[in-house]
Amino acid sequence: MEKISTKQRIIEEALSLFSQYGYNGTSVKKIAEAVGIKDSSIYKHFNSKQEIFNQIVATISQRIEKKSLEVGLPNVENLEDLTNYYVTFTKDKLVEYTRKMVLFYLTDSYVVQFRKLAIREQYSNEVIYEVYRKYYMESSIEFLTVIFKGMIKLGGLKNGSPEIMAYFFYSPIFFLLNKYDDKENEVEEALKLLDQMVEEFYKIYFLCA
Amino acid sequence: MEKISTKQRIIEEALSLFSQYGYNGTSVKKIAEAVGIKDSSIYKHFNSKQEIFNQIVATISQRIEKKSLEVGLPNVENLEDLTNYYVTFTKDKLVEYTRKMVLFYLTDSYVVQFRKLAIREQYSNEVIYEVYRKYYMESSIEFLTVIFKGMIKLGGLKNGSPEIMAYFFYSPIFFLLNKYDDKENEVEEALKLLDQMVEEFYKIYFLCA
DNA sequence: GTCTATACCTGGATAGAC
DNA sequence: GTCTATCCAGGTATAGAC
Repeated sequence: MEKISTKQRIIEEALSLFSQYGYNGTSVKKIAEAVGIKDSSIYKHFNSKQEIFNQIVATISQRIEKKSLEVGLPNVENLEDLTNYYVTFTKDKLVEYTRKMVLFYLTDSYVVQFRKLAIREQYSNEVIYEVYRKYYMESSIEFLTVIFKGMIKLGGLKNGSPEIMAYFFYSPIFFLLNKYDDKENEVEEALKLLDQMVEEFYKIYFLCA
Repeated sequence: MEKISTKQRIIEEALSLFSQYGYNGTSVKKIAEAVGIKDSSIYKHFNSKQEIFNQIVATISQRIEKKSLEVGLPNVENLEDLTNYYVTFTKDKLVEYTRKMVLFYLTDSYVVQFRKLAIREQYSNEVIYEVYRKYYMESSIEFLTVIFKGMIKLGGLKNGSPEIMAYFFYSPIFFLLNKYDDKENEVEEALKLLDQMVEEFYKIYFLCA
């Protein structure tokens, strides 16, 4: 149906504009213009500008998680069931996992835009503050901590604090995400640096070759 | 003189509001209200709202660098003259340097507010985009790379890429800065984590005890 | 479900009295 | 250098024709 399509297009254009100019820097007129309709028509699909924003925030989590699964990343919700993950977490797996994750976060336009929007509005919107921190800080650290804990138990990793290891592994990724999020033509450079850092992490913490 | 004081107060209140609600989310009326004058009076001190913003950006760099020197951090401008730094960079020095730096970045209200403003507006303002990247990404990596390069030469550090080491050292700091920037009562927790990570870095890369 | 027209408000900025 | 008054542009949102 065309109805759903228009509503969807409004969300997409709004996300694009919000991420670039912020919520307050984007007028309903501009969103309508980008969609190709008049601003008053927007209100047949949404009751207010705020509702567009809320819809974006509410649905994007699902999109990220769905896409994450497609790409092959684990579901962050049930961290208990990760046995088959850390059993097979060799160096190659680690490199592959990191590359997939960073490529996804750095090149999927939806995710990139949402991240910018989240970074922008985190201090003036509680919901987006929580979502941003969950997806880009807490969940990755939690996931890696579980992985590393399991690998230590199985003897694949050196002894030590799995949490600290998680910080050492994820922080450079987070840093590169922030550094290269607006430099699409330098993604290759970011990935190269990343490979070096994963290699270094491997040399430091992995026990077998 | 009272004149300077009012202008200064406008800048302070504007920075506070900008960092919380963003440039577009802050009206001249609200700034004036916070200062305790009428909005029209603002224009006796500044020609436009944009000029207030520009003044903040233009002067804050000096403030950060001045404060940095007070705290004992090195001047980032002349990285060549760092001999006396890396000669004396023992473990304690490293811990002390890190703590000072993070405490400064995490508790100095000016710096905290400016960082939030910079994060917020980086995608819609070129100048602040450059400033933010310089102060929170590039300069730290450059500084640490020089330090570590010198320490390797002097035999205090393991052989390896000083740049990768710099990333491993600074990325967790950057991560914690982002994670705890809105949680003033959890700064202690952040510092504890930090000490652990510096300790870990020391164990990995330092050669002597 | 899109349009035109319009109501209403807020925001940035100026003029001029004190 | 602060105030009141005012202007104008642009923003959100609604009403009603098609």
